Amino acid sequence: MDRALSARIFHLLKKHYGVPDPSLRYTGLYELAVSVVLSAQTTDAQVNAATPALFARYPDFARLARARIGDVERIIKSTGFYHNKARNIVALSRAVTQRHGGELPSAREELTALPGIGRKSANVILSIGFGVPALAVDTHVLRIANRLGYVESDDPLRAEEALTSMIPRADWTTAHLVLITHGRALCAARAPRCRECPVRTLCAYARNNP
DNA sequence: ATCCCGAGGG
DNA sequence: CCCTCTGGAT
Repeated sequence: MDRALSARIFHLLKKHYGVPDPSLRYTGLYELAVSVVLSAQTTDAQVNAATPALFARYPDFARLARARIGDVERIIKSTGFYHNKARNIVALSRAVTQRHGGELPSAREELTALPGIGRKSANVILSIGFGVPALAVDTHVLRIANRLGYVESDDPLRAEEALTSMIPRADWTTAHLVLITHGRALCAARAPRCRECPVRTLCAYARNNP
């Protein structure tokens, strides 16, 4: 992969998809942070279905910090991994209220130190929440980075390094959103629709899938 | 490397 | 039925 090819790919993808809005429904950093933790290994639709009840009952970090785990579990059950996620978002809320005075921190090291937030979630919060350039690599981005030839690795950090070295910093957030959208619309894990793909002529994977 | 763990699609 | 979904902690 070289920068010229990378630029052509993203030009075509942006022309096809536009600049997508984040698909998680949230208002403010509290809801974004909680939604991102809940989004692990589940679809945004599942998260968006559960969060209205959650945020109605616990409207901020301070309220969620005092929640009973069992109550939270019942509300978020449909998102999967609900024992872990319930514990994480309550512990996260306690950490933000106690350690950070109720304000979500904007440094990656402070974010990843919070319960339930690893590098991918921190990058989503940085880029979408704070407007800080970051390229979050989730399952879609990792798969597409491999198919397009940015990397040959199952390590998300490798993919992040490859993508950020090829894509201008100002486009990292857009690249993340475009690749997510592409992964859902056409470049699916199971039955990718290479026929209809705007970058099929630039993709080795598409060429091998007639 | 392994566990967590529900729901939708093919 | 098996695979996949905006991963993280141990």
